Amino acid sequence: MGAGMTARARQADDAALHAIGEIASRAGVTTRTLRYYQEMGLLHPSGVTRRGNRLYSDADVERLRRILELRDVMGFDLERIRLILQTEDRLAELRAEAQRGISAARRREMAREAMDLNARMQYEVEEKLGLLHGFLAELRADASRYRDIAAHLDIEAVES
Amino acid sequence: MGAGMTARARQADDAALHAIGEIASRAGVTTRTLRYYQEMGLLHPSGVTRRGNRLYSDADVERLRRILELRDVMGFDLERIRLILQTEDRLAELRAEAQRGISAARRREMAREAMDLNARMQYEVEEKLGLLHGFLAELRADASRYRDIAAHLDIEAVES
DNA sequence: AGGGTGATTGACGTGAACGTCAACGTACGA
DNA sequence: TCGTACGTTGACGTTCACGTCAATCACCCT
Repeated sequence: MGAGMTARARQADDAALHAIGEIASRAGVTTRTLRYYQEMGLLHPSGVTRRGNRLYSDADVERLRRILELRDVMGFDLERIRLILQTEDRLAELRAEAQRGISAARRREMAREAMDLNARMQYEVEEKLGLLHGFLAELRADASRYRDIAAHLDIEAVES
Repeated sequence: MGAGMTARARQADDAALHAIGEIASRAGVTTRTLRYYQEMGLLHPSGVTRRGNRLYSDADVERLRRILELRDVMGFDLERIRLILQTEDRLAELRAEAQRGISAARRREMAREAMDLNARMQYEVEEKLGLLHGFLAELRADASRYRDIAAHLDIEAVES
C-alpha cells in the first residue's frame, strides 16, 4: 500500500486505521515485534487491505500499550501476557451481551476467573511496589553516605 | 567436599562459609546460576577449599540478594548489574581508606561517578513506581467493573 | 515508464541466561 | 570398602524475543 494514504485512511465507515510502520514507530517497537505478537496470538490487526497489509485501529493501539506495559513494567513473558489478555477478552465478551449461547453457569465461572486473576495481579503489583519502595530507601541511604564521603574528600582537598 | 561439613563450616577464624548448594537453594536459584554469575564477574565466592569447592560468606549472600533484586525487581540485565555493583565496590574501597595510591582527583571522580549512578537509579525507580501505581489503579478500576458484572449475573440468577 | 517507499511471507540468525550432560574427584555414613 | 551425595570443569543444548535478509508486490511521484 505504501505511504501517502495515511491522511486518507479515514474513508467513510472505518474509524481511522493505521499502517504497521506508523503504529510501530509510535509505540517505540519494530514492525517485526508487531508481526511476532500477532503470531503469538497477542495482537491481531483489526483490518487488512486486499493486498494483505495489516491495519491497526485505535483499540489495537491501546491493546499494544497494555502489552508493553505488562512486558516492561511487570516483566511478564509473552505467554503470561497472552493468558491475561485472553481472560480480559472473555470478560469483555460477557459485557457485550448477545452471548445467549453461553450458559449462566459458564458466564459466572468466567467472571469469577477474571476476578481471581485480577486479585492475583493486584497482589503481585502491591508486592512489587513494596520491593521498589525498599529499594528506593536503600538508594537514598546510599546517597547520604556518598555525600558524607564527598564532604570528607572536600575537607582533604582544603587541607592539602 | 560433600555434605556433613555444613555444621562444621565455622572452624576457628573464618566466619561461617557455606557451600554452593546451600546458598543456591536458600536463594531460590541453581548452582549453575551462581557459577554463571561468577563467570560474568558478578559474584566471586570469598573462599575456596583446597580441592576447589566454592565457599560463600554472609557478605556474598547479601551481594547475591542485591543481584537478584536488581534482576527481578528492576529487570536489569546482568551487564547493567555488573556495572552498578562495580561502581559501588569502588566506592566501598574508597571508604576503606588505605587507598593512598589513588590520587585525590581520581577519588573525587569515583565519588562523583557513584553519586551520578545513584541519582539515575533513583530516577528510574521513581519512574517505575509511578507506572506501577498507574497499573494498580487500572486493576482496581477493572475490579469494580467486574463486581458490577457479577452483580448483574446474580440478578439474572435470581430472576430465572 | 521507472524509481522510491513501505508492505508481505518465509526462513535463518542472534544474544542473554541459563539447562544439561559427561567425566571426574572426594568426603561420609553404614 | 563401597555407595551416595555433593562438588568440579568443560562443552554443547535450549528458550525467549525478537533481528535480519531475500524475494516479491503495490502505491505514489516525476
